[in-house]
Amino acid sequence: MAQKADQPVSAPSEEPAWKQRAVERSTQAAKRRAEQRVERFLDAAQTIMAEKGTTDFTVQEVVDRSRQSLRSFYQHFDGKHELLLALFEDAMSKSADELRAAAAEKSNPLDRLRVVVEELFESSRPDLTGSQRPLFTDFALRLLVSHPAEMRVANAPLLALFTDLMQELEDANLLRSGFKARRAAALTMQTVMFNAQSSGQEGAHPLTADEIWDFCANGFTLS
Amino acid sequence: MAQKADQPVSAPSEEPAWKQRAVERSTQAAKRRAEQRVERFLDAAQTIMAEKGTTDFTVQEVVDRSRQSLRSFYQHFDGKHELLLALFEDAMSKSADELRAAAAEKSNPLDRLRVVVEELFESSRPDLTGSQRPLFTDFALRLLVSHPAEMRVANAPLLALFTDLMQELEDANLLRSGFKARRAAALTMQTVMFNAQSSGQEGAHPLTADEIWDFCANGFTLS
DNA sequence: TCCCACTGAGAATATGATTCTCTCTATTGG
DNA sequence: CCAATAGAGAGAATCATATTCTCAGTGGGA
Repeated sequence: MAQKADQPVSAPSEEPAWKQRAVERSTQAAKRRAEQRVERFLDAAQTIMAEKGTTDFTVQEVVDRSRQSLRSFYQHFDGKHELLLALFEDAMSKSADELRAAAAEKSNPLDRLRVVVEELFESSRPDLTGSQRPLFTDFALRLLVSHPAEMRVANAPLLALFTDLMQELEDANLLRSGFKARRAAALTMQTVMFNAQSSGQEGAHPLTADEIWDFCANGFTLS
Repeated sequence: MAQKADQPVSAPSEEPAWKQRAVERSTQAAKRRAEQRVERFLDAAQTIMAEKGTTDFTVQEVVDRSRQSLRSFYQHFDGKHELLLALFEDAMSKSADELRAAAAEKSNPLDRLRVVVEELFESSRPDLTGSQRPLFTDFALRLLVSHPAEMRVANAPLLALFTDLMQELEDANLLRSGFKARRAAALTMQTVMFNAQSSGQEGAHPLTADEIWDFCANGFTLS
Protein backbone atom coordinates (compact mmCIF):
# COMPACT_ATOMS: atom_id res chain seq x y z
CA MET A 1 0.00 0.00 0.00
CA ALA A 2 2.75 2.34 0.94
CA GLN A 3 4.54 1.44 -2.26
CA LYS A 4 1.49 1.94 -4.39
CA ALA A 5 0.92 5.35 -2.90
CA ASP A 6 4.53 6.40 -3.02
CA GLN A 7 5.43 5.51 -6.52
CA PRO A 8 3.76 8.31 -8.45
CA VAL A 9 5.02 10.82 -5.93
CA SER A 10 8.60 9.70 -5.43
CA ALA A 11 9.55 8.81 -9.01
CA PRO A 12 7.55 10.94 -11.37
CA SER A 13 10.34 11.14 -13.90
CA GLU A 14 10.58 7.33 -14.15
CA GLU A 15 6.94 6.75 -14.96
CA PRO A 16 6.44 4.15 -17.63
CA ALA A 17 5.65 5.81 -20.91
CA TRP A 18 2.27 4.12 -21.26
CA LYS A 19 1.21 5.56 -17.94
CA GLN A 20 2.35 9.02 -18.90
CA ARG A 21 0.38 8.75 -22.08
CA ALA A 22 -2.67 7.50 -20.21
CA VAL A 23 -2.46 10.33 -17.76
CA GLU A 24 -1.87 12.69 -20.61
CA ARG A 25 -4.95 11.40 -22.39
CA SER A 26 -7.29 11.80 -19.45
CA THR A 27 -5.62 15.05 -18.57
CA GLN A 28 -6.32 16.33 -22.01
CA ALA A 29 -9.88 15.11 -21.88
CA ALA A 30 -10.36 17.04 -18.68
CA LYS A 31 -8.67 19.96 -20.31
CA ARG A 32 -11.07 19.86 -23.20
CA ARG A 33 -14.03 19.82 -20.86
CA ALA A 34 -12.61 22.71 -18.90
CA GLU A 35 -12.01 24.68 -22.05
CA GLN A 36 -15.57 24.13 -23.11
CA ARG A 37 -16.80 25.53 -19.85
CA VAL A 38 -14.51 28.48 -20.07
CA GLU A 39 -15.80 29.07 -23.58
CA ARG A 40 -19.34 29.07 -22.34
CA PHE A 41 -18.53 31.68 -19.74
CA LEU A 42 -16.73 33.82 -22.27
CA ASP A 43 -19.55 33.57 -24.79
CA ALA A 44 -22.15 34.43 -22.21
CA ALA A 45 -20.17 37.43 -21.03
CA GLN A 46 -19.66 38.61 -24.58
CA THR A 47 -23.36 38.36 -25.30
CA ILE A 48 -24.39 40.20 -22.18
CA MET A 49 -21.82 42.88 -22.84
CA ALA A 50 -23.17 43.42 -26.32
CA GLU A 51 -26.69 43.67 -24.94
CA LYS A 52 -25.98 46.05 -22.09
CA GLY A 53 -23.21 47.95 -23.77
CA THR A 54 -21.11 48.00 -20.65
CA THR A 55 -18.78 45.83 -18.62
CA ASP A 56 -20.92 46.40 -15.56
CA PHE A 57 -22.69 43.09 -15.79
CA THR A 58 -22.64 40.94 -12.67
CA VAL A 59 -20.86 37.64 -12.39
CA GLN A 60 -24.22 36.14 -11.53
CA GLU A 61 -25.62 37.17 -14.88
CA VAL A 62 -22.79 35.45 -16.67
CA VAL A 63 -23.29 32.33 -14.61
CA ASP A 64 -27.02 32.22 -15.27
CA ARG A 65 -26.66 32.91 -18.95
CA SER A 66 -24.07 30.21 -19.37
CA ARG A 67 -26.18 27.73 -17.38
CA GLN A 68 -23.33 26.98 -15.06
CA SER A 69 -22.62 27.84 -11.44
CA LEU A 70 -20.74 30.37 -9.41
CA ARG A 71 -18.73 27.51 -8.01
CA SER A 72 -17.62 26.63 -11.47
CA PHE A 73 -16.96 30.18 -12.48
CA TYR A 74 -14.45 30.71 -9.71
CA GLN A 75 -12.94 27.36 -10.46
CA HIS A 76 -11.99 28.60 -13.91
CA PHE A 77 -11.39 32.29 -13.34
CA ASP A 78 -9.61 34.10 -10.59
CA GLY A 79 -12.42 36.60 -10.65
CA LYS A 80 -14.36 38.92 -12.85
CA HIS A 81 -11.20 40.77 -13.70
CA GLU A 82 -9.67 37.68 -15.28
CA LEU A 83 -12.77 37.12 -17.33
CA LEU A 84 -12.66 40.61 -18.75
CA LEU A 85 -8.96 40.39 -19.29
CA ALA A 86 -9.41 37.22 -21.29
CA LEU A 87 -12.05 38.84 -23.47
CA PHE A 88 -9.93 41.93 -23.88
CA GLU A 89 -6.76 40.16 -24.90
CA ASP A 90 -8.75 38.15 -27.34
CA ALA A 91 -10.42 41.20 -28.83
CA MET A 92 -7.13 43.06 -29.10
CA SER A 93 -5.46 40.16 -30.76
CA LYS A 94 -8.25 39.70 -33.29
CA SER A 95 -8.35 43.41 -33.92
CA ALA A 96 -4.62 43.38 -34.62
CA ASP A 97 -5.10 40.54 -37.08
CA GLU A 98 -7.83 42.40 -38.95
CA LEU A 99 -5.78 45.54 -39.13
CA ARG A 100 -2.78 43.62 -40.37
CA ALA A 101 -4.95 42.14 -43.07
CA ALA A 102 -6.25 45.56 -44.01
CA ALA A 103 -2.71 46.85 -44.24
CA ALA A 104 -1.71 44.02 -46.54
CA GLU A 105 -4.11 45.39 -49.15
CA LYS A 106 -1.94 48.42 -49.71
CA SER A 107 1.30 48.36 -51.58
CA ASN A 108 2.89 51.51 -50.25
CA PRO A 109 4.35 51.58 -46.71
CA LEU A 110 2.82 54.93 -45.92
CA ASP A 111 -0.58 53.81 -47.15
CA ARG A 112 -0.34 50.68 -45.06
CA LEU A 113 0.26 52.67 -41.92
CA ARG A 114 -2.42 55.12 -42.87
CA VAL A 115 -5.10 52.53 -43.32
CA VAL A 116 -4.23 51.00 -39.97
CA VAL A 117 -4.32 54.33 -38.20
CA GLU A 118 -7.64 55.28 -39.69
CA GLU A 119 -9.33 51.95 -39.10
CA LEU A 120 -8.01 51.70 -35.58
CA PHE A 121 -9.34 55.15 -34.91
CA GLU A 122 -12.76 54.32 -36.26
CA SER A 123 -13.06 51.10 -34.33
CA SER A 124 -11.92 52.70 -31.08
CA ARG A 125 -14.39 55.53 -30.90
CA PRO A 126 -16.80 55.16 -28.01
CA ASP A 127 -19.84 56.47 -29.84
CA LEU A 128 -20.29 53.43 -32.02
CA THR A 129 -22.16 50.35 -30.89
CA GLY A 130 -20.11 47.25 -31.24
CA SER A 131 -20.06 44.14 -29.19
CA GLN A 132 -16.60 44.94 -27.90
CA ARG A 133 -16.85 48.67 -27.57
CA PRO A 134 -17.20 48.36 -23.79
CA LEU A 135 -13.94 46.44 -23.64
CA PHE A 136 -12.02 49.12 -25.48
CA THR A 137 -13.52 51.98 -23.51
CA ASP A 138 -14.54 50.84 -20.02
CA PHE A 139 -12.09 48.11 -19.46
CA ALA A 140 -9.00 49.22 -21.35
CA LEU A 141 -8.70 52.46 -19.44
CA ARG A 142 -9.29 50.79 -16.11
CA LEU A 143 -6.66 48.23 -16.93
CA LEU A 144 -4.21 50.92 -17.89
CA VAL A 145 -4.19 52.38 -14.40
CA SER A 146 -4.75 49.28 -12.31
CA HIS A 147 -2.64 46.68 -14.12
CA PRO A 148 -0.28 48.40 -16.53
CA ALA A 149 1.73 45.24 -17.05
CA GLU A 150 -1.29 43.29 -18.21
CA MET A 151 -2.17 46.18 -20.43
CA ARG A 152 1.21 46.00 -22.06
CA VAL A 153 0.73 42.31 -22.75
CA ALA A 154 -2.70 42.87 -24.24
CA ASN A 155 -1.37 45.67 -26.40
CA ALA A 156 1.57 43.68 -27.65
CA PRO A 157 0.01 42.34 -30.86
CA LEU A 158 -1.16 45.74 -31.96
CA LEU A 159 2.11 47.33 -30.99
CA ALA A 160 3.94 44.70 -32.99
CA LEU A 161 1.89 45.61 -36.04
CA PHE A 162 2.63 49.29 -35.65
CA THR A 163 6.27 48.55 -35.09
CA ASP A 164 6.46 46.47 -38.25
CA LEU A 165 4.82 49.15 -40.33
CA MET A 166 6.92 51.86 -38.81
CA GLN A 167 10.02 49.82 -39.44
CA GLU A 168 9.11 49.62 -43.10
CA LEU A 169 8.92 53.36 -43.13
CA GLU A 170 12.28 53.66 -41.48
CA ASP A 171 13.78 51.21 -43.97
CA ALA A 172 12.30 53.18 -46.83
CA ASN A 173 13.76 56.31 -45.31
CA LEU A 174 10.35 57.81 -44.81
CA LEU A 175 10.69 58.17 -41.06
CA ARG A 176 11.85 61.49 -39.75
CA SER A 177 15.38 61.23 -38.47
CA GLY A 178 15.64 61.23 -34.72
CA PHE A 179 12.77 58.79 -34.46
CA LYS A 180 13.21 55.12 -33.93
CA ALA A 181 10.49 52.88 -35.34
CA ARG A 182 9.70 51.44 -31.93
CA ARG A 183 9.08 54.75 -30.24
CA ALA A 184 7.15 56.22 -33.11
CA ALA A 185 5.00 53.09 -33.16
CA ALA A 186 4.06 53.30 -29.48
CA LEU A 187 3.50 57.01 -29.67
CA THR A 188 1.30 56.78 -32.73
CA MET A 189 -0.71 53.83 -31.53
CA GLN A 190 -1.52 55.43 -28.23
CA THR A 191 -2.29 58.76 -29.77
CA VAL A 192 -4.77 57.18 -32.12
CA MET A 193 -6.50 55.03 -29.54
CA PHE A 194 -6.73 57.66 -26.85
CA ASN A 195 -7.86 60.46 -29.07
CA ALA A 196 -10.57 58.18 -30.36
CA GLN A 197 -11.74 57.80 -26.77
CA SER A 198 -12.55 61.41 -26.36
CA SER A 199 -13.59 61.99 -29.93
CA GLY A 200 -17.30 61.63 -29.37
CA GLN A 201 -16.90 64.06 -26.53
CA GLU A 202 -15.98 67.10 -28.59
CA GLY A 203 -19.58 68.10 -29.03
CA ALA A 204 -20.24 69.39 -32.49
CA HIS A 205 -16.64 68.89 -33.56
CA PRO A 206 -15.81 65.22 -33.44
CA LEU A 207 -12.37 64.39 -34.68
CA THR A 208 -12.11 62.59 -37.97
CA ALA A 209 -9.81 59.78 -38.93
CA ASP A 210 -8.20 62.02 -41.49
CA GLU A 211 -7.34 64.67 -38.97
CA ILE A 212 -5.76 62.14 -36.66
CA TRP A 213 -3.66 60.75 -39.45
CA ASP A 214 -2.64 64.19 -40.55
CA PHE A 215 -1.65 65.06 -37.02
CA CYS A 216 0.35 61.92 -36.36
CA ALA A 217 2.10 62.07 -39.67
CA ASN A 218 2.88 65.77 -39.79
CA GLY A 219 2.42 67.34 -36.39
CA PHE A 220 1.06 70.85 -36.18
CA THR A 221 4.01 73.05 -37.01
CA LEU A 222 4.46 74.77 -40.33
CA SER A 223 7.24 72.59 -41.68
CA MET B 1 -51.78 87.92 12.02
CA ALA B 2 -53.02 86.83 8.65
CA GLN B 3 -51.33 89.84 7.19
CA LYS B 4 -48.13 89.16 9.00
CA ALA B 5 -48.07 85.57 7.81
CA ASP B 6 -49.14 86.38 4.31
CA GLN B 7 -46.80 89.13 3.48
CA PRO B 8 -43.59 87.20 2.94
CA VAL B 9 -45.43 84.55 0.97
CA SER B 10 -47.75 86.58 -1.20
CA ALA B 11 -45.54 89.51 -2.03
CA PRO B 12 -41.96 88.34 -2.07
CA SER B 13 -40.96 90.81 -4.73
CA GLU B 14 -42.27 93.71 -2.63
CA GLU B 15 -40.30 92.75 0.50
CA PRO B 16 -38.99 95.78 2.29
CA ALA B 17 -35.31 96.10 1.57
CA TRP B 18 -34.27 95.79 5.19
CA LYS B 19 -35.96 92.42 5.44
CA GLN B 20 -34.32 91.18 2.30
CA ARG B 21 -30.99 92.21 3.69
CA ALA B 22 -31.72 90.50 6.99
CA VAL B 23 -32.68 87.28 5.28
CA GLU B 24 -29.67 87.62 3.08
CA ARG B 25 -27.45 87.98 6.09
CA SER B 26 -28.63 84.86 7.85
CA THR B 27 -28.71 82.99 4.59
CA GLN B 28 -25.13 83.89 3.96
CA ALA B 29 -24.15 82.92 7.46
CA ALA B 30 -25.60 79.49 6.88
CA LYS B 31 -23.84 79.38 3.55
CA ARG B 32 -20.52 80.16 5.14
CA ARG B 33 -20.98 77.39 7.65
CA ALA B 34 -21.89 74.97 4.91
CA GLU B 35 -18.87 75.98 2.90
CA GLN B 36 -16.64 75.38 5.86
CA ARG B 37 -17.94 71.89 6.25
CA VAL B 38 -17.53 71.20 2.58
CA GLU B 39 -13.98 72.47 2.86
CA ARG B 40 -13.29 70.10 5.69
CA PHE B 41 -14.51 67.16 3.65
CA LEU B 42 -12.45 68.25 0.71
CA ASP B 43 -9.32 68.72 2.76
CA ALA B 44 -9.72 65.38 4.47
CA ALA B 45 -10.19 63.63 1.16
CA GLN B 46 -7.17 65.36 -0.33
CA THR B 47 -5.03 64.34 2.62
CA ILE B 48 -6.14 60.73 2.53
CA MET B 49 -5.62 60.59 -1.21
CA ALA B 50 -2.10 61.86 -0.83
CA GLU B 51 -1.41 59.27 1.85
CA LYS B 52 -2.86 56.27 0.08
CA GLY B 53 -2.01 57.36 -3.43
CA THR B 54 -5.35 56.29 -4.77
CA THR B 55 -8.96 57.40 -5.01
CA ASP B 56 -10.07 54.15 -3.43
CA PHE B 57 -10.56 55.61 0.01
CA THR B 58 -13.92 55.01 1.63
CA VAL B 59 -16.44 57.70 2.37
CA GLN B 60 -16.22 56.61 5.98
CA GLU B 61 -12.54 57.46 6.08
CA VAL B 62 -13.23 60.95 4.82
CA VAL B 63 -15.96 61.38 7.37
CA ASP B 64 -13.77 60.18 10.24
CA ARG B 65 -10.80 62.26 9.18
CA SER B 66 -12.88 65.39 8.89
CA ARG B 67 -14.54 64.72 12.26
CA GLN B 68 -17.95 65.01 10.75
CA SER B 69 -20.69 62.52 10.03
CA LEU B 70 -22.04 60.45 7.17
CA ARG B 71 -25.29 62.28 7.60
CA SER B 72 -23.51 65.52 6.98
CA PHE B 73 -21.47 64.21 4.09
CA TYR B 74 -24.52 63.24 2.11
CA GLN B 75 -26.11 66.52 3.03
CA HIS B 76 -23.35 68.32 1.18
CA PHE B 77 -22.42 65.92 -1.59
CA ASP B 78 -24.54 63.83 -3.87
CA GLY B 79 -22.09 61.04 -3.28
CA LYS B 80 -18.47 60.08 -3.49
CA HIS B 81 -18.46 60.86 -7.17
CA GLU B 82 -19.32 64.50 -6.55
CA LEU B 83 -16.56 64.77 -4.00
CA LEU B 84 -13.96 63.50 -6.43
CA LEU B 85 -15.34 65.64 -9.20
CA ALA B 86 -15.00 68.72 -7.04
CA LEU B 87 -11.39 67.89 -6.23
CA PHE B 88 -10.68 67.12 -9.85
CA GLU B 89 -12.10 70.30 -11.29
CA ASP B 90 -10.18 72.23 -8.72
CA ALA B 91 -6.94 70.49 -9.49
CA MET B 92 -7.39 70.93 -13.22
CA SER B 93 -8.14 74.56 -12.85
CA LYS B 94 -5.12 75.19 -10.66
CA SER B 95 -2.96 73.19 -12.97
CA ALA B 96 -4.10 75.29 -15.90
CA ASP B 97 -3.23 78.44 -13.98
CA GLU B 98 0.26 77.22 -13.21
CA LEU B 99 0.87 76.24 -16.78
CA ARG B 100 -0.37 79.56 -18.02
CA ALA B 101 2.03 81.25 -15.66
CA ALA B 102 4.87 79.08 -16.90
CA ALA B 103 4.01 79.97 -20.47
CA ALA B 104 4.10 83.66 -19.68
CA GLU B 105 7.80 83.34 -18.92
CA LYS B 106 8.60 82.72 -22.57
CA SER B 107 8.55 85.39 -25.22
CA ASN B 108 8.20 83.24 -28.30
CA PRO B 109 4.83 81.62 -29.13
CA LEU B 110 6.40 78.29 -29.99
CA ASP B 111 8.40 78.27 -26.77
CA ARG B 112 5.28 79.07 -24.80
CA LEU B 113 3.47 76.11 -26.21
CA ARG B 114 6.48 73.92 -25.76
CA VAL B 115 6.91 74.68 -22.10
CA VAL B 116 3.25 73.96 -21.50
CA VAL B 117 3.40 70.68 -23.37
CA GLU B 118 6.47 69.53 -21.53
CA GLU B 119 5.31 70.54 -18.08
CA LEU B 120 1.88 69.09 -18.62
CA PHE B 121 3.48 65.87 -19.69
CA GLU B 122 5.72 65.74 -16.66
CA SER B 123 2.93 66.45 -14.22
CA SER B 124 0.61 63.90 -15.81
CA ARG B 125 2.85 60.86 -15.65
CA PRO B 126 1.54 58.24 -13.28
CA ASP B 127 4.90 57.21 -11.91
CA LEU B 128 5.44 60.33 -9.87
CA THR B 129 4.05 60.77 -6.40
CA GLY B 130 2.03 63.89 -6.07
CA SER B 131 -0.97 64.59 -3.95
CA GLN B 132 -3.20 64.80 -7.00
CA ARG B 133 -1.67 62.12 -9.12
CA PRO B 134 -4.56 59.77 -8.29
CA LEU B 135 -7.01 62.32 -9.60
CA PHE B 136 -5.30 62.63 -12.94
CA THR B 137 -4.85 58.92 -13.39
CA ASP B 138 -7.56 56.98 -11.56
CA PHE B 139 -10.33 59.44 -11.68
CA ALA B 140 -9.80 61.30 -14.93
CA LEU B 141 -9.96 58.17 -17.03
CA ARG B 142 -12.99 56.87 -15.23
CA LEU B 143 -14.70 60.19 -15.72
CA LEU B 144 -13.89 60.16 -19.39
CA VAL B 145 -15.94 57.05 -20.00
CA SER B 146 -18.66 57.46 -17.41
CA HIS B 147 -19.39 61.19 -17.57
CA PRO B 148 -17.85 62.68 -20.71
CA ALA B 149 -19.78 65.91 -20.30
CA GLU B 150 -18.36 66.54 -16.85
CA MET B 151 -14.97 65.69 -18.22
CA ARG B 152 -15.31 68.35 -20.87
CA VAL B 153 -16.20 70.91 -18.25
CA ALA B 154 -13.24 69.98 -16.08
CA ASN B 155 -10.93 70.13 -19.07
CA ALA B 156 -12.18 73.49 -20.22
CA PRO B 157 -9.57 75.68 -18.49
CA LEU B 158 -6.68 73.66 -19.82
CA LEU B 159 -8.21 73.48 -23.26
CA ALA B 160 -8.65 77.24 -23.22
CA LEU B 161 -4.96 77.65 -22.48
CA PHE B 162 -3.97 75.38 -25.33
CA THR B 163 -6.37 77.13 -27.63
CA ASP B 164 -4.94 80.52 -26.77
CA LEU B 165 -1.39 79.39 -27.38
CA MET B 166 -2.34 77.62 -30.56
CA GLN B 167 -4.14 80.71 -31.75
CA GLU B 168 -0.99 82.72 -31.24
CA LEU B 169 0.79 80.25 -33.44
CA GLU B 170 -1.85 80.53 -36.08
CA ASP B 171 -1.69 84.31 -35.96
CA ALA B 172 2.07 84.18 -36.30
CA ASN B 173 1.61 81.87 -39.25
CA LEU B 174 3.44 79.07 -37.51
CA LEU B 175 0.54 76.65 -37.65
CA ARG B 176 0.48 74.23 -40.53
CA SER B 177 -2.23 75.17 -42.97
CA GLY B 178 -5.25 72.92 -42.81
CA PHE B 179 -5.24 73.05 -39.04
CA LYS B 180 -7.50 75.27 -37.02
CA ALA B 181 -6.16 76.37 -33.66
CA ARG B 182 -9.09 74.83 -31.82
CA ARG B 183 -8.65 71.37 -33.26
CA ALA B 184 -4.90 71.37 -32.94
CA ALA B 185 -5.29 72.45 -29.34
CA ALA B 186 -7.60 69.60 -28.40
CA LEU B 187 -5.56 67.09 -30.29
CA THR B 188 -2.30 68.17 -28.73
CA MET B 189 -3.62 68.42 -25.23
CA GLN B 190 -5.10 64.96 -25.28
CA THR B 191 -2.10 63.47 -26.93
CA VAL B 192 0.15 64.84 -24.24
CA MET B 193 -2.01 63.83 -21.32
CA PHE B 194 -2.83 60.38 -22.54
CA ASN B 195 0.64 59.47 -23.63
CA ALA B 196 1.85 60.54 -20.23
CA GLN B 197 -0.56 58.04 -18.74
CA SER B 198 1.08 55.09 -20.33
CA SER B 199 4.56 56.48 -20.23
CA GLY B 200 5.68 54.71 -17.10
CA GLN B 201 4.35 51.56 -18.67
CA GLU B 202 6.88 51.31 -21.47
CA GLY B 203 9.27 49.36 -19.33
CA ALA B 204 12.83 50.36 -19.95
CA HIS B 205 11.83 52.97 -22.52
CA PRO B 206 9.73 55.61 -20.86
CA LEU B 207 8.78 58.46 -23.12
CA THR B 208 10.41 61.79 -22.50
CA ALA B 209 8.87 65.21 -22.60
CA ASP B 210 11.13 66.09 -25.51
CA GLU B 211 9.95 63.20 -27.59
CA ILE B 212 6.34 64.06 -27.00
CA TRP B 213 6.92 67.64 -28.03
CA ASP B 214 8.84 66.57 -31.07
CA PHE B 215 6.03 64.23 -32.05
CA CYS B 216 3.22 66.72 -31.56
CA ALA B 217 5.07 69.47 -33.34
CA ASN B 218 6.46 67.52 -36.27
CA GLY B 219 4.75 64.16 -36.58
CA PHE B 220 6.73 61.18 -37.69
CA THR B 221 7.02 61.60 -41.44
CA LEU B 222 10.14 62.77 -43.16
CA SER B 223 9.05 66.23 -44.06
C1' DT C 1 -18.02 -1.12 -9.47
C1' DC C 2 -15.54 2.32 -6.92
C1' DC C 3 -13.24 6.68 -6.57
C1' DC C 4 -12.71 11.45 -7.05
C1' DA C 5 -12.16 15.69 -9.34
C1' DC C 6 -15.59 18.70 -10.90
C1' DT C 7 -20.50 20.59 -10.65
C1' DG C 8 -24.76 22.70 -9.43
C1' DA C 9 -27.48 25.25 -6.12
C1' DG C 10 -27.47 28.50 -3.30
C1' DA C 11 -26.30 30.13 1.49
C1' DA C 12 -22.80 32.85 3.87
C1' DT C 13 -19.35 36.56 4.05
C1' DA C 14 -17.16 40.85 3.00
C1' DT C 15 -16.88 45.43 1.50
C1' DG C 16 -18.62 49.84 0.54
C1' DA C 17 -21.91 53.13 -0.68
C1' DT C 18 -26.11 55.18 0.49
C1' DT C 19 -30.22 55.88 3.49
C1' DC C 20 -32.65 56.16 7.68
C1' DT C 21 -33.75 56.96 12.68
C1' DC C 22 -33.17 59.23 16.71
C1' DT C 23 -31.13 62.55 19.48
C1' DC C 24 -28.77 66.74 20.29
C1' DT C 25 -27.34 71.46 19.53
C1' DA C 26 -26.74 75.89 17.72
C1' DT C 27 -29.00 79.67 15.30
C1' DT C 28 -32.66 82.74 14.95
C1' DG C 29 -36.99 85.16 15.45
C1' DG C 30 -39.52 87.19 19.11
C1' DC D 1 -34.24 84.23 27.72
C1' DC D 2 -37.53 80.83 25.11
C1' DA D 3 -39.23 78.02 21.56
C1' DA D 4 -39.01 76.43 16.86
C1' DT D 5 -36.16 74.51 13.43
C1' DA D 6 -32.46 73.33 10.47
C1' DG D 7 -28.42 71.01 10.50
C1' DA D 8 -25.30 67.66 12.63
C1' DG D 9 -23.59 63.41 15.06
C1' DA D 10 -23.82 58.33 15.95
C1' DG D 11 -24.48 54.48 14.16
C1' DA D 12 -27.89 50.94 12.63
C1' DA D 13 -30.14 49.35 8.43
C1' DT D 14 -30.22 48.53 3.53
C1' DC D 15 -28.39 47.39 -1.02
C1' DA D 16 -25.56 45.71 -4.46
C1' DT D 17 -21.77 42.78 -5.73
C1' DA D 18 -17.97 40.06 -5.61
C1' DT D 19 -16.05 36.13 -3.55
C1' DT D 20 -16.07 31.96 -0.63
C1' DC D 21 -18.05 28.00 1.43
C1' DT D 22 -21.13 23.87 2.25
C1' DC D 23 -23.33 19.97 0.75
C1' DA D 24 -24.99 16.69 -2.23
C1' DG D 25 -24.49 14.77 -6.27
C1' DT D 26 -22.40 12.78 -10.89
C1' DG D 27 -19.95 11.24 -14.76
C1' DG D 28 -15.63 9.48 -16.55
C1' DG D 29 -11.94 6.41 -16.04
C1' DA D 30 -9.10 2.50 -13.64
